[in-house]
Amino acid sequence: MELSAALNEQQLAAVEYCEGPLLILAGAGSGKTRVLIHRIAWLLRQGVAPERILAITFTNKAAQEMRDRATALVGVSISRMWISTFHAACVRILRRDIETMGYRTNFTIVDAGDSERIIRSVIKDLNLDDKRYPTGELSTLIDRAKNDMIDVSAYRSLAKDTFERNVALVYALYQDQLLKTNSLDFNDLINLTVRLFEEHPDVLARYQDQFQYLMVDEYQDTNHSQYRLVRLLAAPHQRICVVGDDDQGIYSWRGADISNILNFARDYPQARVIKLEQNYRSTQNILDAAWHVISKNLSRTEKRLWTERHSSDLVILQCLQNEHAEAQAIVLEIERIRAERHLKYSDFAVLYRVHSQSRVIEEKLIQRRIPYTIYSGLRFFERAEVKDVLAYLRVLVNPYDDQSMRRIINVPRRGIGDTTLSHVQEFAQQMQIPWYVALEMAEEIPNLNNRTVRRLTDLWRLLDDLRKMQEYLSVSELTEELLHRTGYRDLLEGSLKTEDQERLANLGELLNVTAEYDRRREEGQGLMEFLAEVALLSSSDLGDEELLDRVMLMSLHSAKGLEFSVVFLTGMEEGLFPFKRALDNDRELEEERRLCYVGMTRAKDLLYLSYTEGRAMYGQMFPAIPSRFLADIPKELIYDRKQPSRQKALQATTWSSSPPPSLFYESSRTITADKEAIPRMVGQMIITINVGDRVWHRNWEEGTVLSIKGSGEDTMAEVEFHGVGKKLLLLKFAGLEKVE
DNA sequence: AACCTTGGTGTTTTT
DNA sequence: CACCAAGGTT
Repeated sequence: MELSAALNEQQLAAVEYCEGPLLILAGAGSGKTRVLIHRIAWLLRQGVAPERILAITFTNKAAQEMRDRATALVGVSISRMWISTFHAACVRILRRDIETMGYRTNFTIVDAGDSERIIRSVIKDLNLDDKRYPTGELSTLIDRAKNDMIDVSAYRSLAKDTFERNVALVYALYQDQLLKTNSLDFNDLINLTVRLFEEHPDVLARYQDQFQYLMVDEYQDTNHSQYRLVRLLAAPHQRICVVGDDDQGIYSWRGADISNILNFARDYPQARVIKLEQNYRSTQNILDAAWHVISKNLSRTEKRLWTERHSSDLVILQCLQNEHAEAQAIVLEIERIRAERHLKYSDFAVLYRVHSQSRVIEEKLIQRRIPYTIYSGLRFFERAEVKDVLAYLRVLVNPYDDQSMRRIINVPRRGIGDTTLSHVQEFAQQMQIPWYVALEMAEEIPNLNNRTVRRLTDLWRLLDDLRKMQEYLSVSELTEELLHRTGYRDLLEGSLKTEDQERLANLGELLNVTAEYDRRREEGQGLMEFLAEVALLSSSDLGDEELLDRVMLMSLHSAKGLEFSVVFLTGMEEGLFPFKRALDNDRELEEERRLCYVGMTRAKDLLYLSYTEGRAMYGQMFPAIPSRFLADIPKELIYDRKQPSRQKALQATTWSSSPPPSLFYESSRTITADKEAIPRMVGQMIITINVGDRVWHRNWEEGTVLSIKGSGEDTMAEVEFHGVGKKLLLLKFAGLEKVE
C-alpha cells in the first residue's frame, strides 16, 4: 500500500491539481508512475467514477503496471476505468463505431511485417522498379505520412516529382487494399479514431462527456495523430494531465514529436507546469554527469535532477583496444563488482547503440558462464509458424482478410501453386469478392482442373467448419482443432528437423497464450478480441524473463523506463554513438544525446562508459574516436581508468574541448586492404607514418607526407594532397590511412 | 519445392 | 562479416 505521505511536495501538487490542464515534467527516476496512480486514487476519493477516467500509456506493460499498482492502492475495483495504450483504446472505440467509416467491426489489425508485404505486392503490381522503390523506404514514407495524418489525396497534391507521385500511388493502393480486406494498420487505429471524432461530433461528444479526466503518460513520445486525439477529447473541459520528459524523447524516427510536450503550455494556455526534479534512483554523481551531457541540447526545458543519495563513486571511463577487450573488461568487472557488492546478475545491464554489438559481449559472457538475456527484436509473434496459425484465425474472424488467406492457402502444402493463385486472384478481383468467397465458388473459377477445384473447396469447407466452431469452442480448443484438421501439427511432429521441433515448441507456447486468454477473458469476449490483443502485444509483454537472475543485454532504446544497479554503456565512439547518420544533423544529434542521457540515468549506483581504439564493423577494423558525449562530462565526475596500451597517441586524448571531428563511418570509401593487413590496421593507420609515405584522407583523398612535427598525442603531419595543396594535420584527428 | 548462388546491405522498434 | 531477398537450378 502506497501512502500519500510518501510523496514529495511537487509530486503531491501534481496529484492534487485536477481541474485544469497540467504538464508534469517528470525527470528520469522522479516517481512519475507513483504520481499517476496516486492521482487516480485522489480522483476516486473525490468521488469521480472510475469510468470517467482515461489513462493512456504507450506500452501494455506500462498499462498493466499502472492498473496493478492503482488497484493495490485504492483497494476497490477499477475495472471500469480505461487504462490502456493508445492503440487498445482506439480499438475499443472503433469496434463500436467504425462502420460509419466504411470498415466492418471485425477488422483485422496488421503489423509492420504485414504492411510491408502489402506494399511489396503493390510495388510489384504497379511494375515499379524495386531498386528505385525499395519496400522498406516506401513503408517508412507511408508510415511517416500517416503519423502526420497526411492522407492519400494530401500526399498526392504535395508530391513534387515522379518519385513522390509514385509513392502517392503506392500509398493509395496500400490503403485500398487495407480497406478492401477490412484491415487496419497501427496508424489507422489512431487516425481513423481521429477522423471518426472529427467527422462525427455526436460520437466525439459521447467520449468527451465520458472521459472527464484524461492522463497521458510518456507525452514526449506522442505523434501528431495521437496529439490530435488527445486534444479532441480534452477540448471541452481541459482536464488533461500529461506526463513526460522532453529529455527522454528518443523515438522521433517513429513519428514521435517532441514539440508536443514542448508546446503544451501554448496549446493549453491555462496549463500549470510542475517539474519533478528529485530523483529516487541514481547517485548525485551519475545525475550530474548525465546533466552535463543533456544540457548541451537547445530544444529542451531547463531542469536538473537532484537526489539525497550521495556516493563517492565516480562515473568510470574505460578505453579498450577493441570490442573484444571491451567485452572482456565488462565481464570481468561484472564478476568483480558482483562479489564485492553482493549483487545479483540481474543488477547488471550492458547497453549498446546497435544490436550487432551484443554478439561479442555474449561470447565473453558464455566463456565465463555468466547467465544473461538479450532483449531483442526477435519476436515470438513474428515467427512464421505463429503467424500462420494466427492467419488462419484471422480468416475465421474476418473473411475479407485476403492477406491472411493468401498466407495460409498452401500452408501446409496442399498443392496450390502460383498458377492457381493467380487464377484465384484474378477471379476474386473481377467478381469483387474476397478470396474466401472465391474458394467457395471454386468451380466457377476459369482454367482450373478438377483436382485443383477440389483442393480449394476442401480448404473452404475446412475453414467454414472452423468458423462455425467459433461459437462454442474456446480460443485454445479452436486452435487445437485447427492444428489438427489442417495437418499442421502432424507435419511438424513427423519431422526430424530440429527447427521443426522448435516450431512445434513455439506453437505450444502459442497455446499457452490462448489458454491464458481463455482463463481471464470476460463475457462476450472471443476470438476477435484475442486477435486484437495479440496484434497489439509485443514480445516483452510475454514471458517471465524479469524473474530470472541474469545480466541484461539490450539496446539503449529498450532500456528506457528500466533501472539497474550497475550499467555499462558501451561503444561510446563517434559514428557509433552518436550514430553516424546523426553526425551531420543537429536534430538527430540532439536525439542521440537524449539517448545517451536515457542510458546514463538507468544506473542506480555505478555507471561505466567504455570506448575502444578500434572496432571491427562489416568484417573490417576501423579506428575509433571517443564519443563527443564523453567530452561533456566534467573530469571531476570521472574516474578515468588508464589502460595499458602502447598506443598513447590514440587514447586519453580528446575530452578537453570541442567535440572531435568525425573520422570514420563517414567515409564513403572503405579501407581496401588484404586480409593479412586487417589486424594491424589500427596501429598502422595513425601511428606509423613516415616522411614520403603516401596517405589517404576522407576529404582530400590521396597525398604525400612532407614532414612530421611534434610528438606523442600532438604529432602532426604536413601532407601535400594531390590537386589540393599542403595541409597540416593532427594525427590523432586526421584518420589518415597509409596507401600501399 | 527445396536448394544453391549472387548481390546488396548494414540503427534504434513502445503499437 | 553475416544476413536477407531474389533469381536460377535441379
